Amino acid sequence: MDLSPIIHNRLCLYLRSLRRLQEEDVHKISSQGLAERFQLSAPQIRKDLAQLGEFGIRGVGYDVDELTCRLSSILRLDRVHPVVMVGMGNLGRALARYLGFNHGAFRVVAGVDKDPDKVGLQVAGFQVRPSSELKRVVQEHDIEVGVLTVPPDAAQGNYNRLVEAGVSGVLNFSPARVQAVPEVPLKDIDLRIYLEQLAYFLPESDSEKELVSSAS
Amino acid sequence: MDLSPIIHNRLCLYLRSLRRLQEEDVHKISSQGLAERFQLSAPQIRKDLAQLGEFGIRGVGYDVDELTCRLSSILRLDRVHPVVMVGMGNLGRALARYLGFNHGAFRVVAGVDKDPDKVGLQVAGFQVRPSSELKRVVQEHDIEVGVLTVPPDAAQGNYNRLVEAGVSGVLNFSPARVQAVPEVPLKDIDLRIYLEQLAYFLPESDSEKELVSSAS
DNA sequence: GGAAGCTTGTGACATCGTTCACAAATTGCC
DNA sequence: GGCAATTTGTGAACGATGTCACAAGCTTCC
Repeated sequence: MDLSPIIHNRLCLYLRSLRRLQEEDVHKISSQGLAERFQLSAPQIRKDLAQLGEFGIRGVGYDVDELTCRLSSILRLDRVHPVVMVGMGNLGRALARYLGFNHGAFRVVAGVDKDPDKVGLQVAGFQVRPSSELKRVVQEHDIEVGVLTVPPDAAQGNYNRLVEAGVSGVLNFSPARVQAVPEVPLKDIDLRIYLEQLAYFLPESDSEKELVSSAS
Repeated sequence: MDLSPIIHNRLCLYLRSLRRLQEEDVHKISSQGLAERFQLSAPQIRKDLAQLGEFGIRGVGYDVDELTCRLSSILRLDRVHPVVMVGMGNLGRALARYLGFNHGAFRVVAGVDKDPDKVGLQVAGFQVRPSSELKRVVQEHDIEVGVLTVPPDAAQGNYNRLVEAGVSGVLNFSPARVQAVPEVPLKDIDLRIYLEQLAYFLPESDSEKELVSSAS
Protein backbone atom coordinates (compact mmCIF):
# COMPACT_ATOMS: atom_id res chain seq x y z
CA MET A 1 0.00 0.00 0.00
CA ASP A 2 1.29 3.40 -0.93
CA LEU A 3 -0.33 6.40 0.69
CA SER A 4 0.31 9.89 -0.61
CA PRO A 5 1.39 12.27 2.16
CA ILE A 6 -1.73 14.35 1.72
CA ILE A 7 -4.05 11.41 2.23
CA HIS A 8 -1.91 10.13 5.04
CA ASN A 9 -2.34 13.44 6.84
CA ARG A 10 -6.08 13.25 6.52
CA LEU A 11 -6.11 9.70 7.81
CA CYS A 12 -4.23 10.87 10.90
CA LEU A 13 -6.86 13.53 11.37
CA TYR A 14 -9.64 10.97 11.07
CA LEU A 15 -7.91 8.77 13.61
CA ARG A 16 -7.69 11.61 16.10
CA SER A 17 -11.33 12.40 15.59
CA LEU A 18 -12.24 8.76 16.11
CA ARG A 19 -10.26 8.64 19.33
CA ARG A 20 -12.20 11.65 20.54
CA LEU A 21 -15.41 9.81 19.75
CA GLN A 22 -14.18 6.78 21.66
CA GLU A 23 -13.63 8.94 24.70
CA GLU A 24 -17.19 10.11 24.39
CA ASP A 25 -18.42 6.53 24.11
CA VAL A 26 -19.76 6.93 20.59
CA HIS A 27 -19.77 3.55 18.86
CA LYS A 28 -21.24 4.24 15.44
CA ILE A 29 -20.59 7.18 13.15
CA SER A 30 -21.45 7.98 9.55
CA SER A 31 -19.11 9.82 7.20
CA GLN A 32 -21.53 12.71 7.40
CA GLY A 33 -21.48 12.66 11.18
CA LEU A 34 -17.69 12.74 11.22
CA ALA A 35 -17.66 15.53 8.68
CA GLU A 36 -20.04 17.73 10.64
CA ARG A 37 -18.45 17.02 13.98
CA PHE A 38 -14.90 17.79 12.87
CA GLN A 39 -15.38 20.05 9.87
CA LEU A 40 -14.33 17.59 7.21
CA SER A 41 -15.75 16.52 3.85
CA ALA A 42 -17.97 13.45 3.93
CA PRO A 43 -17.30 12.22 0.36
CA GLN A 44 -13.60 12.66 0.94
CA ILE A 45 -13.71 10.61 4.12
CA ARG A 46 -15.48 7.84 2.27
CA LYS A 47 -13.07 7.95 -0.63
CA ASP A 48 -10.02 7.97 1.61
CA LEU A 49 -11.27 5.06 3.67
CA ALA A 50 -12.50 3.06 0.67
CA GLN A 51 -8.95 3.14 -0.65
CA LEU A 52 -7.88 1.02 2.30
CA GLY A 53 -10.68 -1.51 2.24
CA GLU A 54 -14.36 -1.75 3.05
CA PHE A 55 -14.64 -0.64 6.62
CA GLY A 56 -18.20 0.63 6.73
CA ILE A 57 -21.64 -0.91 6.49
CA ARG A 58 -24.01 0.61 3.99
CA GLY A 59 -27.05 2.11 5.57
CA VAL A 60 -25.36 2.09 8.96
CA GLY A 61 -21.97 3.81 8.97
CA TYR A 62 -18.65 2.94 10.55
CA ASP A 63 -17.93 1.13 13.78
CA VAL A 64 -15.80 3.56 15.74
CA ASP A 65 -13.75 0.98 17.62
CA GLU A 66 -13.09 -1.18 14.60
CA LEU A 67 -12.17 1.72 12.36
CA THR A 68 -9.88 3.13 15.04
CA CYS A 69 -8.15 -0.22 15.22
CA ARG A 70 -7.76 -0.61 11.47
CA LEU A 71 -6.54 2.94 10.98
CA SER A 72 -4.12 2.71 13.90
CA SER A 73 -2.69 -0.41 12.39
CA ILE A 74 -2.38 0.98 8.88
CA LEU A 75 -0.77 4.17 10.13
CA ARG A 76 1.50 2.18 12.47
CA LEU A 77 0.09 4.07 15.41
CA ASP A 78 -1.08 1.02 17.30
CA ARG A 79 2.20 0.39 19.08
CA VAL A 80 4.45 2.61 21.15
CA HIS A 81 7.46 4.04 19.35
CA PRO A 82 10.30 5.08 21.66
CA VAL A 83 11.88 8.43 20.82
CA VAL A 84 15.19 10.07 21.70
CA MET A 85 15.77 13.82 21.67
CA VAL A 86 19.17 14.89 20.39
CA GLY A 87 20.01 18.35 21.71
CA MET A 88 18.44 19.31 24.99
CA GLY A 89 18.43 23.08 24.57
CA ASN A 90 15.26 25.08 25.00
CA LEU A 91 13.52 23.60 22.00
CA GLY A 92 14.60 20.07 22.82
CA ARG A 93 13.31 20.25 26.37
CA ALA A 94 10.07 21.90 25.32
CA LEU A 95 9.41 19.34 22.59
CA ALA A 96 10.27 16.46 24.88
CA ARG A 97 7.48 17.57 27.17
CA TYR A 98 5.11 18.56 24.39
CA LEU A 99 5.49 15.43 22.29
CA GLY A 100 5.59 13.11 25.22
CA PHE A 101 2.46 14.59 26.63
CA ASN A 102 -0.84 12.85 25.94
CA HIS A 103 0.28 11.18 22.77
CA GLY A 104 -0.07 7.47 22.89
CA ALA A 105 1.94 6.26 19.95
CA PHE A 106 5.18 8.01 20.79
CA ARG A 107 7.08 8.18 24.00
CA VAL A 108 10.13 10.34 24.52
CA VAL A 109 12.22 8.02 26.64
CA ALA A 110 15.64 9.60 26.45
CA GLY A 111 17.63 12.68 25.53
CA VAL A 112 21.28 13.42 24.91
CA ASP A 113 23.36 16.57 24.73
CA LYS A 114 26.95 17.41 24.01
CA ASP A 115 27.07 20.09 26.70
CA PRO A 116 28.23 18.64 30.06
CA ASP A 117 26.11 21.24 31.87
CA LYS A 118 22.95 19.72 30.40
CA VAL A 119 23.90 16.12 31.17
CA GLY A 120 22.08 14.86 34.22
CA LEU A 121 19.17 17.31 33.95
CA GLN A 122 15.82 15.73 34.65
CA VAL A 123 13.39 16.33 31.76
CA ALA A 124 9.94 14.86 31.19
CA GLY A 125 10.69 11.63 33.00
CA PHE A 126 14.24 10.92 31.92
CA GLN A 127 17.73 12.13 32.65
CA VAL A 128 19.85 13.77 29.97
CA ARG A 129 22.78 11.61 28.89
CA PRO A 130 25.99 12.63 27.14
CA SER A 131 25.99 12.52 23.33
CA SER A 132 28.80 10.02 23.39
CA GLU A 133 26.40 7.45 24.79
CA LEU A 134 23.84 7.87 22.02
CA LYS A 135 24.32 4.42 20.57
CA ARG A 136 24.04 2.75 23.94
CA VAL A 137 20.93 4.78 24.78
CA VAL A 138 19.26 3.78 21.51
CA GLN A 139 19.98 0.13 22.10
CA GLU A 140 18.95 0.19 25.76
CA HIS A 141 15.51 1.59 24.98
CA ASP A 142 14.95 0.01 21.58
CA ILE A 143 14.55 3.51 20.19
CA GLU A 144 13.04 3.90 16.72
CA VAL A 145 12.95 7.67 16.21
CA GLY A 146 15.44 10.46 16.79
CA VAL A 147 14.45 14.10 17.02
CA LEU A 148 17.12 16.64 16.10
CA THR A 149 16.96 19.88 18.05
CA VAL A 150 20.57 20.90 17.67
CA PRO A 151 22.15 23.99 16.08
CA PRO A 152 22.05 23.93 12.26
CA ASP A 153 25.72 23.13 11.78
CA ALA A 154 25.44 20.09 14.06
CA ALA A 155 22.39 18.62 12.29
CA GLN A 156 24.12 16.50 9.63
CA GLY A 157 26.62 15.02 12.06
CA ASN A 158 23.94 14.05 14.50
CA TYR A 159 21.77 12.56 11.78
CA ASN A 160 24.70 10.38 10.81
CA ARG A 161 25.23 9.35 14.42
CA LEU A 162 21.55 8.47 14.76
CA VAL A 163 21.74 6.29 11.67
CA GLU A 164 24.85 4.67 13.09
CA ALA A 165 23.06 4.10 16.39
CA GLY A 166 20.29 2.24 14.58
CA VAL A 167 17.15 4.40 14.59
CA SER A 168 14.58 3.98 11.78
CA GLY A 169 13.51 7.59 11.30
CA VAL A 170 14.60 11.11 12.12
CA LEU A 171 12.74 14.38 12.65
CA ASN A 172 14.85 17.47 12.09
CA PHE A 173 13.76 20.72 13.70
CA SER A 174 16.95 22.57 12.94
CA PRO A 175 16.78 24.89 9.94
CA ALA A 176 19.46 23.06 7.99
CA ARG A 177 19.36 20.84 4.94
CA VAL A 178 20.43 17.37 5.93
CA GLN A 179 21.42 14.69 3.46
CA ALA A 180 19.63 11.46 4.32
CA VAL A 181 20.18 7.83 3.42
CA PRO A 182 17.12 6.02 2.02
CA GLU A 183 16.99 3.48 4.83
CA VAL A 184 16.46 6.13 7.50
CA PRO A 185 13.82 8.62 6.34
CA LEU A 186 14.29 12.18 7.44
CA LYS A 187 11.55 14.73 7.91
CA ASP A 188 12.61 18.37 7.94
CA ILE A 189 10.46 20.75 9.91
CA ASP A 190 11.15 24.41 9.54
CA LEU A 191 8.92 26.29 11.93
CA ARG A 192 9.73 29.58 10.23
CA ILE A 193 7.58 28.58 7.28
CA TYR A 194 4.44 29.01 9.35
CA LEU A 195 5.18 32.59 10.21
CA GLU A 196 5.98 33.19 6.57
CA GLN A 197 2.69 31.67 5.49
CA LEU A 198 0.90 33.96 7.86
CA ALA A 199 2.79 37.03 6.67
CA TYR A 200 1.14 36.70 3.29
CA PHE A 201 -2.24 37.39 4.85
CA LEU A 202 -1.06 40.32 6.90
CA PRO A 203 -2.13 43.78 5.79
CA GLU A 204 0.12 45.70 3.41
CA SER A 205 3.08 46.83 5.44
CA ASP A 206 3.32 50.52 6.37
CA SER A 207 6.32 52.27 4.95
CA GLU A 208 7.05 53.36 8.50
CA LYS A 209 7.94 49.86 9.52
CA GLU A 210 11.53 48.81 9.77
CA LEU A 211 13.03 47.11 6.74
CA VAL A 212 14.47 43.67 7.18
CA SER A 213 18.21 43.89 7.11
CA SER A 214 18.99 41.45 4.33
CA ALA A 215 16.52 42.92 1.85
CA SER A 216 18.62 45.10 -0.39
CA MET B 1 -2.82 38.00 -6.80
CA ASP B 2 -3.84 34.69 -5.30
CA LEU B 3 -1.11 32.24 -4.44
CA SER B 4 -1.90 28.65 -3.60
CA PRO B 5 -0.28 27.54 -0.32
CA ILE B 6 1.87 25.01 -2.13
CA ILE B 7 3.34 27.60 -4.47
CA HIS B 8 3.67 30.10 -1.64
CA ASN B 9 5.78 27.58 0.27
CA ARG B 10 8.09 27.13 -2.65
CA LEU B 11 8.46 30.87 -3.08
CA CYS B 12 9.53 31.11 0.56
CA LEU B 13 12.10 28.44 -0.14
CA TYR B 14 13.38 30.32 -3.17
CA LEU B 15 13.66 33.48 -1.12
CA ARG B 16 15.72 31.72 1.53
CA SER B 17 17.99 30.31 -1.13
CA LEU B 18 18.41 33.73 -2.68
CA ARG B 19 19.32 35.24 0.68
CA ARG B 20 21.99 32.59 1.04
CA LEU B 21 23.34 33.57 -2.35
CA GLN B 22 23.37 37.22 -1.32
CA GLU B 23 25.50 36.33 1.67
CA GLU B 24 27.90 34.64 -0.68
CA ASP B 25 27.98 37.71 -2.93
CA VAL B 26 26.46 35.91 -5.89
CA HIS B 27 24.71 38.44 -8.12
CA LYS B 28 23.39 36.42 -11.03
CA ILE B 29 21.79 33.00 -11.01
CA SER B 30 19.95 30.88 -13.55
CA SER B 31 16.98 28.69 -12.70
CA GLN B 32 19.25 25.73 -13.32
CA GLY B 33 21.88 27.12 -10.99
CA LEU B 34 19.32 27.59 -8.24
CA ALA B 35 17.95 24.13 -8.81
CA GLU B 36 21.33 22.43 -8.58
CA ARG B 37 22.47 24.46 -5.63
CA PHE B 38 19.38 23.84 -3.52
CA GLN B 39 17.94 20.65 -4.95
CA LEU B 40 14.94 22.18 -6.65
CA SER B 41 13.37 21.80 -10.10
CA ALA B 42 14.46 24.36 -12.67
CA PRO B 43 11.28 24.37 -14.80
CA GLN B 44 9.20 24.70 -11.66
CA ILE B 45 11.19 27.67 -10.46
CA ARG B 46 10.65 29.36 -13.81
CA LYS B 47 6.96 28.61 -13.83
CA ASP B 48 6.47 29.78 -10.27
CA LEU B 49 8.33 33.00 -10.87
CA ALA B 50 6.74 33.65 -14.26
CA GLN B 51 3.37 33.62 -12.52
CA LEU B 52 4.39 36.76 -10.65
CA GLY B 53 5.87 38.71 -13.55
CA GLU B 54 8.92 38.66 -15.76
CA PHE B 55 11.84 38.83 -13.40
CA GLY B 56 14.57 37.20 -15.44
CA ILE B 57 16.48 38.04 -18.57
CA ARG B 58 16.58 35.41 -21.28
CA GLY B 59 20.01 34.12 -21.97
CA VAL B 60 21.27 35.55 -18.69
CA GLY B 61 19.25 34.47 -15.69
CA TYR B 62 17.95 36.29 -12.64
CA ASP B 63 19.45 39.21 -10.76
CA VAL B 64 19.77 37.93 -7.21
CA ASP B 65 19.29 41.26 -5.46
CA GLU B 66 16.35 42.32 -7.56
CA LEU B 67 14.59 38.98 -7.32
CA THR B 68 15.12 38.91 -3.56
CA CYS B 69 13.55 42.35 -3.34
CA ARG B 70 10.56 41.46 -5.49
CA LEU B 71 9.93 38.17 -3.72
CA SER B 72 10.31 39.74 -0.29
CA SER B 73 7.75 42.33 -1.23
CA ILE B 74 5.27 39.86 -2.70
CA LEU B 75 5.57 37.56 0.29
CA ARG B 76 5.38 40.53 2.68
CA LEU B 77 8.72 39.57 4.11
CA ASP B 78 10.39 42.90 3.42
CA ARG B 79 9.34 44.55 6.66
CA VAL B 80 9.61 43.52 10.28
CA HIS B 81 6.48 42.03 11.80
CA PRO B 82 6.34 42.28 15.59
CA VAL B 83 5.16 39.10 17.33
CA VAL B 84 3.76 38.38 20.79
CA MET B 85 3.88 34.97 22.46
CA VAL B 86 0.81 34.04 24.46
CA GLY B 87 1.69 31.40 27.01
CA MET B 88 5.26 31.38 28.27
CA GLY B 89 5.51 27.73 29.27
CA ASN B 90 8.30 25.56 27.95
CA LEU B 91 7.15 25.65 24.38
CA GLY B 92 6.45 29.38 24.46
CA ARG B 93 9.89 30.22 25.78
CA ALA B 94 11.61 27.85 23.39
CA LEU B 95 9.75 29.19 20.37
CA ALA B 96 10.35 32.78 21.41
CA ARG B 97 14.06 32.11 21.21
CA TYR B 98 13.86 29.90 18.15
CA LEU B 99 11.63 32.15 16.06
CA GLY B 100 13.28 35.35 17.17
CA PHE B 101 16.68 33.99 16.33
CA ASN B 102 18.21 34.92 13.01
CA HIS B 103 14.94 35.50 11.24
CA GLY B 104 14.69 38.93 9.75
CA ALA B 105 11.02 39.36 8.96
CA PHE B 106 9.67 38.49 12.38
CA ARG B 107 10.67 39.72 15.79
CA VAL B 108 9.28 38.32 19.00
CA VAL B 109 9.02 41.53 21.03
CA ALA B 110 6.75 40.49 23.88
CA GLY B 111 5.20 37.62 25.78
CA VAL B 112 2.36 37.27 28.23
CA ASP B 113 1.29 34.58 30.68
CA LYS B 114 -1.58 34.08 33.08
CA ASP B 115 0.68 32.52 35.71
CA PRO B 116 2.05 35.18 38.12
CA ASP B 117 5.18 33.05 38.61
CA LYS B 118 6.08 33.50 34.96
CA VAL B 119 5.43 37.25 34.88
CA GLY B 120 8.66 39.20 35.04
CA LEU B 121 10.83 36.40 33.62
CA GLN B 122 13.40 37.61 31.13
CA VAL B 123 13.10 35.69 27.83
CA ALA B 124 14.83 36.36 24.53
CA GLY B 125 15.13 40.09 25.06
CA PHE B 126 11.80 40.91 26.68
CA GLN B 127 10.12 40.56 30.03
CA VAL B 128 7.00 38.43 30.44
CA ARG B 129 3.91 40.51 31.15
CA PRO B 130 0.61 39.43 32.68
CA SER B 131 -2.13 38.25 30.30
CA SER B 132 -4.39 41.01 31.51
CA GLU B 133 -2.12 43.51 29.80
CA LEU B 134 -2.27 41.80 26.40
CA LYS B 135 -4.15 44.59 24.68
CA ARG B 136 -1.80 47.25 26.01
CA VAL B 137 1.24 45.17 24.98
CA VAL B 138 -0.10 44.75 21.44
CA GLN B 139 -0.73 48.46 21.09
CA GLU B 140 2.58 49.49 22.63
CA HIS B 141 4.60 47.40 20.17
CA ASP B 142 2.33 47.62 17.15
CA ILE B 143 2.13 43.86 17.19
CA GLU B 144 0.77 42.08 14.11
CA VAL B 145 1.03 38.41 15.00
CA GLY B 146 0.14 36.40 18.08
CA VAL B 147 1.54 32.94 18.75
CA LEU B 148 -0.56 30.66 20.94
CA THR B 149 1.41 28.28 23.12
CA VAL B 150 -1.19 27.74 25.81
CA PRO B 151 -2.94 24.57 26.98
CA PRO B 152 -5.60 23.32 24.54
CA ASP B 153 -8.57 24.45 26.58
CA ALA B 154 -7.22 28.00 26.75
CA ALA B 155 -6.62 28.33 23.01
CA GLN B 156 -10.00 29.64 21.88
CA GLY B 157 -10.23 32.20 24.66
CA ASN B 158 -6.79 33.55 23.93
CA TYR B 159 -7.43 33.67 20.22
CA ASN B 160 -10.47 35.81 20.95
CA ARG B 161 -8.42 38.07 23.19
CA LEU B 162 -5.77 38.45 20.50
CA VAL B 163 -8.44 39.46 17.99
CA GLU B 164 -9.80 41.90 20.53
CA ALA B 165 -6.32 43.28 21.10
CA GLY B 166 -5.98 43.98 17.39
CA VAL B 167 -3.50 41.52 15.89
CA SER B 168 -3.79 40.58 12.20
CA GLY B 169 -2.87 36.93 12.35
CA VAL B 170 -2.49 34.07 14.82
CA LEU B 171 -0.35 30.95 14.92
CA ASN B 172 -1.74 28.18 17.12
CA PHE B 173 0.65 25.56 18.45
CA SER B 174 -1.82 24.05 20.87
CA PRO B 175 -3.47 20.86 19.69
CA ALA B 176 -6.99 22.29 19.77
CA ARG B 177 -9.39 23.30 17.04
CA VAL B 178 -9.96 27.03 17.26
CA GLN B 179 -12.81 28.83 15.54
CA ALA B 180 -11.45 31.86 13.71
CA VAL B 181 -13.01 35.01 12.31
CA PRO B 182 -12.16 35.75 8.67
CA GLU B 183 -10.47 39.05 9.44
CA VAL B 184 -7.80 37.41 11.62
CA PRO B 185 -6.45 34.33 9.88
CA LEU B 186 -5.44 31.45 12.07
CA LYS B 187 -2.84 28.84 11.28
CA ASP B 188 -2.99 25.63 13.27
CA ILE B 189 0.24 23.76 13.78
CA ASP B 190 0.05 20.35 15.30
CA LEU B 191 3.56 19.08 15.83
CA ARG B 192 2.28 15.56 16.48
CA ILE B 193 1.52 15.16 12.79
CA TYR B 194 5.22 15.00 11.98
CA LEU B 195 5.85 12.08 14.24
CA GLU B 196 2.80 10.41 12.79
CA GLN B 197 4.07 10.95 9.25
CA LEU B 198 7.31 9.36 10.23
CA ALA B 199 5.62 6.40 11.88
CA TYR B 200 4.30 5.30 8.51
CA PHE B 201 7.83 4.66 7.31
CA LEU B 202 8.93 2.82 10.41
CA PRO B 203 9.36 -0.94 10.15
CA GLU B 204 6.40 -3.17 10.91
CA SER B 205 5.96 -3.06 14.65
CA ASP B 206 6.99 -6.12 16.64
CA SER B 207 4.19 -7.79 18.49
CA GLU B 208 6.37 -7.50 21.57
CA LYS B 209 5.97 -3.76 21.64
CA GLU B 210 3.56 -2.15 24.01
CA LEU B 211 0.11 -1.38 22.63
CA VAL B 212 -1.08 2.18 22.76
CA SER B 213 -3.66 2.52 25.45
CA SER B 214 -6.53 3.97 23.46
CA ALA B 215 -6.39 1.40 20.69
CA SER B 216 -9.14 -1.03 21.52
C1' DG C 1 -41.93 -9.87 2.49
C1' DG C 2 -41.74 -5.38 0.50
C1' DA C 3 -41.15 -0.49 0.48
C1' DA C 4 -38.93 3.56 2.30
C1' DG C 5 -34.93 5.64 4.21
C1' DC C 6 -30.08 5.75 5.13
C1' DT C 7 -25.27 5.31 4.09
C1' DT C 8 -21.37 3.34 1.83
C1' DG C 9 -18.37 2.55 -2.19
C1' DT C 10 -17.40 4.08 -6.88
C1' DG C 11 -17.09 5.82 -11.48
C1' DA C 12 -17.30 10.14 -14.08
C1' DC C 13 -15.98 14.73 -14.15
C1' DA C 14 -13.65 19.07 -13.01
C1' DT C 15 -9.80 21.21 -10.95
C1' DC C 16 -5.22 21.74 -9.77
C1' DG C 17 -0.17 20.79 -10.06
C1' DT C 18 3.90 19.08 -12.58
C1' DT C 19 6.76 18.02 -16.36
C1' DC C 20 8.43 18.81 -20.77
C1' DA C 21 9.66 20.72 -25.08
C1' DC C 22 10.31 24.76 -27.58
C1' DA C 23 9.94 29.48 -29.26
C1' DA C 24 11.60 34.02 -27.98
C1' DA C 25 15.22 36.79 -26.31
C1' DT C 26 19.89 37.85 -24.90
C1' DT C 27 25.00 37.45 -24.99
C1' DG C 28 29.49 36.66 -26.88
C1' DC C 29 32.42 35.44 -30.49
C1' DC C 30 34.04 35.53 -35.11
C1' DG D 1 26.36 41.62 -38.70
C1' DG D 2 25.52 36.75 -38.18
C1' DC D 3 25.83 32.47 -35.74
C1' DA D 4 26.27 29.54 -31.71
C1' DA D 5 25.34 29.11 -26.95
C1' DT D 6 22.40 30.25 -23.11
C1' DT D 7 18.33 30.85 -20.60
C1' DT D 8 13.75 32.57 -19.85
C1' DG D 9 8.66 32.30 -20.38
C1' DT D 10 4.87 29.37 -22.00
C1' DG D 11 1.60 26.23 -24.03
C1' DA D 12 0.55 21.42 -24.19
C1' DA D 13 0.48 16.88 -22.25
C1' DC D 14 0.35 14.29 -18.27
C1' DG D 15 -0.80 12.97 -13.61
C1' DA D 16 -2.70 13.77 -9.12
C1' DT D 17 -6.44 15.52 -6.33
C1' DG D 18 -11.13 16.88 -5.12
C1' DT D 19 -16.21 16.89 -6.03
C1' DC D 20 -20.36 14.92 -7.08
C1' DA D 21 -24.10 11.93 -8.27
C1' DC D 22 -25.74 7.45 -7.96
C1' DA D 23 -26.01 2.46 -7.73
C1' DA D 24 -25.55 -1.15 -4.26
C1' DG D 25 -26.52 -2.72 0.19
C1' DC D 26 -28.26 -2.53 4.91
C1' DT D 27 -32.11 -1.50 8.35
C1' DT D 28 -36.59 -0.50 9.89
C1' DC D 29 -41.29 -0.51 9.77
C1' DC D 30 -45.57 -2.09 8.29
